[in-house]
Amino acid sequence: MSKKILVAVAWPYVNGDIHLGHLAGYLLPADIFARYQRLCGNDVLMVSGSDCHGTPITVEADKKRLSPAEVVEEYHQKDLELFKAIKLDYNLYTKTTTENHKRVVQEIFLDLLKAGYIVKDTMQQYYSAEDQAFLPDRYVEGTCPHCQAKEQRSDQCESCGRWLKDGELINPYSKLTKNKVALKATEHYFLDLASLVPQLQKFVSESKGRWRDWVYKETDGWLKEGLQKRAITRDMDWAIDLPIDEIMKLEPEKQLKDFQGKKIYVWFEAVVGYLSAPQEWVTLDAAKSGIIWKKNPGQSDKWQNWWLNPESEHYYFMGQDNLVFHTLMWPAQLIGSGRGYILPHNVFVNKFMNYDGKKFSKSRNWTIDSMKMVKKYGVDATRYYIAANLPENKEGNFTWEGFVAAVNNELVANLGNFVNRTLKFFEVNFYGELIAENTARLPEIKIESSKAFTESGELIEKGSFVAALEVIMRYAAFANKYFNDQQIWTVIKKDRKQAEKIMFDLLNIIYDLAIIICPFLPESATRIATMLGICENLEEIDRNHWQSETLQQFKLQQPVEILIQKLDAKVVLQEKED
RNA sequence: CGCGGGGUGGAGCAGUGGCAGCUCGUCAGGCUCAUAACCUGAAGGUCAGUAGUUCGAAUCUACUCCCCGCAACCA
Repeated sequence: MSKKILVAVAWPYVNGDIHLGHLAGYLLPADIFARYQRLCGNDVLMVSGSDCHGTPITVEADKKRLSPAEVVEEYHQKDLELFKAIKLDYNLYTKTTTENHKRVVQEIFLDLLKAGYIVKDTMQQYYSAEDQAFLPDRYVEGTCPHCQAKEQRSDQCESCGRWLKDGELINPYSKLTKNKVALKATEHYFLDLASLVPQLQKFVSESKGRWRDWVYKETDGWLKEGLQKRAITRDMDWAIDLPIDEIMKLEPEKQLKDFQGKKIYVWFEAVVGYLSAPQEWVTLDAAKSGIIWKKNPGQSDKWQNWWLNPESEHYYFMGQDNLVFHTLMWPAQLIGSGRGYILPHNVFVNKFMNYDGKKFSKSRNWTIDSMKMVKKYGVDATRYYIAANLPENKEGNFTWEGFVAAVNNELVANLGNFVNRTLKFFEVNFYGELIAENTARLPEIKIESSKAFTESGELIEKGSFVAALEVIMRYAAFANKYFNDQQIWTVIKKDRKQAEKIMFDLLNIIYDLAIIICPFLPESATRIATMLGICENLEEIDRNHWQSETLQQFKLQQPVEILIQKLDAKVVLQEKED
């Protein structure tokens, strides 16, 4: 039965490079999950894109003396290249600056406004008369009223540690232009989360047991604390317009007094991408260049099959900073729209991945260039180490020592070596060709193989990717043991028939492995398939079940080559110097 | 007392009431088909601390100590 699965990957913010933390947090897990679901035969739609609006973009643009659109384009292109290099298999990777996205955002805004879930309120914001602009708190500095320290942020004094209330800061000024700022009343739209609490409570309690326990608890904690209304408009330029014409057709109490400079707040709008991207996807075709676009064979071309189909399941992937936006805010938006959109089935939130014990930080130059890493050490080596250390329940830690050890001692020594020793033996002693007479696999191997598929599949479905990878590696270890115990190198000298039987099982284990590692290590999977002539590109293989298949004949298509290169510790540890 | 997470052999983790497990590393032995890879065996933990509940606690309760995330327009 083919299920419609939406793999909704958080939209990376394009004011900086994507680093390993992003990959570990949500990008790689989403890809593993999507690849797995496709191999199961499900109709998977994996979408995401660049999150392009908001103050941090304009700040970065000012810094680089570029327009916001240019900054967005620069990082968007870089991200696309990285995703291709590390083999993230999106159906669509777009941007929040498209007309389509704007249309869908405005549509859901109007739905919520009409339904009464969007309300108006007035708040105090720092305003610079000279710049004619409102400023976010973090761009306002001044003197602390408690300890008189200068150059303190308007929200907290780092000198005495005290929190400051609006208006307490003495002589506030703009950090950007140094111009004077003052509090000024400004009217905004707010999402009235409080009035959606009953529906949210129902949604969250139904998700208990399915979501990771800590994700449920954290969300439940927010609900218990009580949800406040949350501003969904800002005074700024680089954002999506309000549908003012449509709003003016509504009753006056739904209209702002002054729409001048009011735009949609980025948090409200970026998540709508999950809904807008599938709508964009169905209108595109393969000829479109400059974006990642892909349609799988036999895939539905109706976005409604994912969004309005009660049988469809939606899986979200994000870092922990995004948790409530996906467990509460976005569901609130979907429920409030009243259109019957499908709510998240599971929300796979990861903690952060540290680098040598410290948070990745662009400003402190504490980061790893993922692109360089992939090019230098290979996609699968990189993917393996990240996947084996995903911060699913607690923070993870990236170290170069760990990278070398994991790749050399686990990936190369176990999986890589098994494939290599088997194929080499096949090449030398069987001239790379085998047609099995007896087509049954050894029962003990069938059991192990089936266990590996079943267990890893169950773990992937509930988001335990680290554990799933462990199951897979244990199957590879079993394979090594089998090779060892059978002593095929001795048997072949006395009993060729028996050696053929052993080789038949060994080769089928390799076929199993190619399939089962594909979600994690797509490049290696394809190389195995190519060497053995199973298919051209294993990533495109048409399967509809996560189980073992038995092939009757094998023929090497090319000389056997090393599957995964061993890393040179000396070279890798050099990275620490940079 | 803001919300939430974590502290388990050298490293990274699993384990929510019943003899403490996994991967890697270490040590010893075996094999030689293989990328000095593979296989077997061993050593190594008073499960942060204290008090309690229980026939029985890493697992439940209370308190203490340490680390971390969110709480601020960093979406």
